[in-house]
Amino acid sequence: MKLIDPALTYNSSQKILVAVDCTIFGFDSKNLKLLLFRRKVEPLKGRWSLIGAFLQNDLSIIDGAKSILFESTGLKDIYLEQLKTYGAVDRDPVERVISVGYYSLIRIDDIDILSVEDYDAKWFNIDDIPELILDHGTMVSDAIAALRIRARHEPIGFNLLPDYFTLPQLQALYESIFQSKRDSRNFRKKVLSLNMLEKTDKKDKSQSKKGAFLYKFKKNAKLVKDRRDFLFDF
Amino acid sequence: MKLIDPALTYNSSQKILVAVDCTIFGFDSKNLKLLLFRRKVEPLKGRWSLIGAFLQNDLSIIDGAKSILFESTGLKDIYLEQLKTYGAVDRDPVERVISVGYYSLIRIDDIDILSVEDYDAKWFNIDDIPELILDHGTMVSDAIAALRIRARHEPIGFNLLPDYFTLPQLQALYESIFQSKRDSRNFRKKVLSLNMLEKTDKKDKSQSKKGAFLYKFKKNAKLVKDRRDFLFDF
DNA sequence: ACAAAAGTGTTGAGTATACACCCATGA
DNA sequence: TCATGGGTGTATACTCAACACTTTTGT
Repeated sequence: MKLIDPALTYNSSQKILVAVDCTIFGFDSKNLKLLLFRRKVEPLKGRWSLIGAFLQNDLSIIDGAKSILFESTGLKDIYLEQLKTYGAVDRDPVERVISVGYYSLIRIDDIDILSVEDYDAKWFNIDDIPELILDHGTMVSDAIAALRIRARHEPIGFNLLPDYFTLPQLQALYESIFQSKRDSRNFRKKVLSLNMLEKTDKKDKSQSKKGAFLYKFKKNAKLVKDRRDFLFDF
Repeated sequence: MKLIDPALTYNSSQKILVAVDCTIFGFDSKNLKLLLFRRKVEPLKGRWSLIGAFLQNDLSIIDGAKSILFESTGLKDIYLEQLKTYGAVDRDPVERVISVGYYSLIRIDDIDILSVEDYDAKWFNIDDIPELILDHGTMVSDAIAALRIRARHEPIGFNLLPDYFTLPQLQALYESIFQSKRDSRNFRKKVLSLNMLEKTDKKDKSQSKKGAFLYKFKKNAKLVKDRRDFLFDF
């Protein structure tokens, strides 16, 4: 059967259930984490899954994603990126559903604990994710891969940190995003050379007796984006 | 209204029309081009648009995209990437339609001209795109941006070239993808250092009297992907 | 012989990496 | 005073960017 066929127009085409599923990243000063939820409906009720919902006709997809995040965490205006749309015919055992995947970065301590507990949710380390329903495991792997790529090109890491943070915290964040160690001298040199951070005169003493200076992210930092220094950048 | 609500499950949720739209890139040895089609159905019949169709219930999204490409160009097994899903409530004037965008790279000379002419299609330079229906103009800008990013990380340019090509051709391709000139000495040095190309002893004399050596892409070329040399690569 | 495109090396600057010790503080 | 994490500098290797002339050959 031909798909491109003037006869197959609006009212002769099939409609499909559309879901929006959201991978929520957080950072607890040690590890990159994922917020997972126990599924509330049959089938597979009680199993771990991403948070999601069916998209209603009067909401744009992005607004659907924002609502889901707000309803599950109590947060607004958080970092949100569309990831990919998943459309295998049999990805849902009940009926055909396509799902638009998003990922978001939140500051763990901002989160509204009560609303999270309502939803029977839990933070998991990204290297210790339980089995997830449907293709949510794939979505999570894709989200982690997308986060890594984007974190190398844009300073999105700051969306995972509190307003004031220390350089050792920032380093731990990048180490846990990329799952590999950095040299602290080189790390500090590079980060500071980007002129995105503002040093304060306050210290955070929760991690050491000496204390580490707190920094904040300069919102209007202009980023040097015109470098062409990558692998296939002929 | 709450989206996340156990009462809002499969049979109580609204279904939505889902379209798949495809941005088709080609390269004619001089310029990066886009294949656009005259819309066959009302409303906006006859206006330029991407090629697309409504997704049927028994096809995965990617298979829908492949079918559309096959029906419009006669080509199978071509490079195809999911771009983004477009979901504004009023993006289609007739009724709610969400559209999954794809982009594909084809070898212009492979294309089945007859099937293209059936569809009333035309190649446009990417710096000279006409006004497109709906949000297809946005899709095209997004596709060009995505192509540029991906072309810097993976050797996808070869999907736009014939099996045998010259280095000046390859350089022209990258120049037209990025819309900026390269130094031929630096370009050749860098390309050849990647060990992805196999030189043949044949020459292409269509562009000059001297002729340029033909190369082919090594399919099993292992790419050095472990460099960490980018802007936010802390 | 000449026009037109193909092909070729070197140098300087900037950036990444490797590496080890002193500092400040609370217990 | 000592254990713990915070903070600092230098030398080497590498990669990018800038730059101009010679070669080939058909007409």
